[in-house]
Amino acid sequence: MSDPIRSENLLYLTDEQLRQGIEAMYFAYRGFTADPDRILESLAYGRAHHRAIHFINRAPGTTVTNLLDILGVTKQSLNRVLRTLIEDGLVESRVGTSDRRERNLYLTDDGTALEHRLSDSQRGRLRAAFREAGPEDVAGFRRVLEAMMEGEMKRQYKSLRESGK
Amino acid sequence: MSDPIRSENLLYLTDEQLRQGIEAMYFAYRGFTADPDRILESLAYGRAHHRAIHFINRAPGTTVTNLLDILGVTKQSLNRVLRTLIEDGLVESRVGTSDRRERNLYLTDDGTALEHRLSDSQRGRLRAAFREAGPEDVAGFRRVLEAMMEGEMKRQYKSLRESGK
DNA sequence: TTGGAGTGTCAACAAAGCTGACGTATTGTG
DNA sequence: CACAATACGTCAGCTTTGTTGACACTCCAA
Repeated sequence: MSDPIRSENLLYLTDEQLRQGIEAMYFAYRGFTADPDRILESLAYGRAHHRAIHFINRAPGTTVTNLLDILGVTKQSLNRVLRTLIEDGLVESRVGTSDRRERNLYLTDDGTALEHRLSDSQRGRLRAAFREAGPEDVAGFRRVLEAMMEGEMKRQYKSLRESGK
Repeated sequence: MSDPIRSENLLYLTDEQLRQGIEAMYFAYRGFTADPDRILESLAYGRAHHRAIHFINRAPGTTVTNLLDILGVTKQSLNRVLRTLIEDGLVESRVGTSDRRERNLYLTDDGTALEHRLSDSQRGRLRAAFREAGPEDVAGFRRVLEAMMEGEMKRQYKSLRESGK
């Protein structure tokens, strides 16, 4: 009270504000995944398939190990998902040219088509939210999310962002 | 180009910007859950237990049905989690006073203690992120997240926010 | 050339979601 | 009062997606 500037600056850091932030993340993440989930469900796929497809599309030719680093799961878990995608003809796995231990992963035409369906639905919701909020809010949204990531994840995120032209 | 105002306003809505928003949500949510997950793992609990504890603490005396609405899972799934929490003495289930078919749920002292451990760790990360970003960014973050929620979830969120004093 | 490190696969198991069916206690209504 | 509806719990069984353990293929360097 004796220092209005300081108290004003810290108002957004009260426990109540933080708890509202926690609940906002929880409910928003559910909205964020709802649309793709509906599409995936009709195809007998899950969120894990979506994530694999997203990042293979994002970095075509990526290796299994690289994908493991990004997704943060065990290779056995990823392998099961990858196997069904390969069997279904959505992903192609080519033996590495320089190091034949590696497998380079690519989306087939069918895989690319599904990726578009999924990301269109997710982008649609995000676009509506961004439009409703406006550019200033979107910039703040991005900065807070980036500050929330763990070190290694933040590195991955920035590296992907730069490769994205 | 012929309309600088319009193009400036829409720059943040390009597909590339939206894709970065999608990846930001993905990586940030992992950071968001990382700290509580570490605590829960050491106790043989999972995220489902955390969610139940959070919302029981948030609305003490809530009924099972109300919790089902908020969490959006089936009662069989919630029941499994609730049963272990009651057996372990973290949650108390009292027969309703006005309607004795209902069960009112409360955290015990042990349950409250765990809730504090969990939310302290999560608030710690959020506080750091909020402080790093600043009040303007936090406001934008909150507005974008709210715009991203589905209708029913947004209603739940707002109702909880108002009850939070 | 051979042994260790890196990469990927198979098998089996656990957590936590789901559906369907059913039992019990309680409430409210015709 | 009789009976349908509601709230809650539980059993059985299935799915997705995570885990660990064991193992095979490939590469590279001693």
